[in-house]
Amino acid sequence: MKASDVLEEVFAQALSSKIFVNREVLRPDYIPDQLPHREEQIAKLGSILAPALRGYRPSNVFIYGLTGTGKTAVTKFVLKKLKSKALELGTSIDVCYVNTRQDDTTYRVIFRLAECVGLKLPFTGISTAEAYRRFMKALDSRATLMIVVLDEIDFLVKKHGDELLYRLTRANEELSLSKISVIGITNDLKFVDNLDPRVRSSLGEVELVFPPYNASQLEDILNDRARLAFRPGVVRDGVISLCAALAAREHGDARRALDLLRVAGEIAEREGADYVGVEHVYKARTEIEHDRVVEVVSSLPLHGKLVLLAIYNIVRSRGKATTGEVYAHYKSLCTKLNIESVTQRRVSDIISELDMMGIVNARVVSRGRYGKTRIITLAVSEESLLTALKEDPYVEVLLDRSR
DNA sequence: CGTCCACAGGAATGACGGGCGG
DNA sequence: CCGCCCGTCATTCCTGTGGACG
Repeated sequence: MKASDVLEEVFAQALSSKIFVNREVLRPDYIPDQLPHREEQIAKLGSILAPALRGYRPSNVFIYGLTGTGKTAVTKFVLKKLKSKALELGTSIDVCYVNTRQDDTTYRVIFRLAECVGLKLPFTGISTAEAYRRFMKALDSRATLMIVVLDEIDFLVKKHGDELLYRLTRANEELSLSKISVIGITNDLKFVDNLDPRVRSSLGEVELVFPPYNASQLEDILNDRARLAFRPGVVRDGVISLCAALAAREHGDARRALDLLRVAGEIAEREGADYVGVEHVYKARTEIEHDRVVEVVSSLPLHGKLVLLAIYNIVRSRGKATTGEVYAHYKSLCTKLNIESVTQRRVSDIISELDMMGIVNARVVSRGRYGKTRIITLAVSEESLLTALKEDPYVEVLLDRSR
């Protein structure tokens, strides 16, 4: 899109909307100029990377913290500043940011890295090893310092192992004119444990931890953004603090807080209101949850949905369910559909998976003489679950019959 | 106070489909 | 393009266990 088109759109939106001036600043990928309560991390990352300005290779950095704690924002922010400073000083630094959830194969990561040093690799046709070789050659001939950011690095490693990581952290031995530093970002704290110890030690030359935000810190963040996003005066009292409080309950996730605020604004706009009130925030919360449930459930395999339906039916009549009850009910559902059922062992795992996805709560309890089981309750609203389940044709059949 | 229920959940293994490397 | 490998879903067999009941 051309710059003038972008502007045109922003103007059109600002003129038409009674609520927003610029809703983009509430999106998760927006990098603000101010990052409240991350001064410490900014300073630390800055000091780690500063040697780059004098042409020295900075230490590799390993960054971890839960989702929505500002890891990506801080990293992008610092690197942007670093790059412009380098430009000022006449030094060259190549920065390459790769999100390995999006580019989730070794080849695609190398493809991106090559792009950053001005090398265009074919989409397909050459082996990963060859791609790597060409990238290294191009990088070295450029005589530069490259800083590679691998975001959500756990995805790449879980799918394809730490091979690439290992090579990148040791790449300096192969390079004579260029140098390379790696910044790895993850929100999986256990991830570090199943890394090759050699990779761990070289990538973790320096580690940076991002603690979760508390409610009042989230409020500061939201206030900053709300000022840019909304027309003056449309956000009612208590809206910001409610968003902050709700997100603080979810391990201080700033992304969640911003989502709540943005969706609340969108709902207000859809309703034709000229303000954003706390009621819009509550609606936003249910809408976000609803969307999440629909998304998660729709991607579930058939037996997962059937187990979930069994849980739903039992919970609706009894309030809670046990593994045995669920399995019996699930089997009867399979009989009705005339399909084969899986074993109880498997159902047990499916229940664990549903628990981890936050669709149900499953707590292991011992009922003494009456054995040990899981007590299962729903973690989401019945309505969301029902609409999500209805989308599956098989489940649809079962629901119609029970009418 | 020992039993024994009703499962939890680990380990080994297999079918199957899709994607990678050569 | 083809074989191979890997992730996913599933089975089989198994050992482990908190606490009410007798």
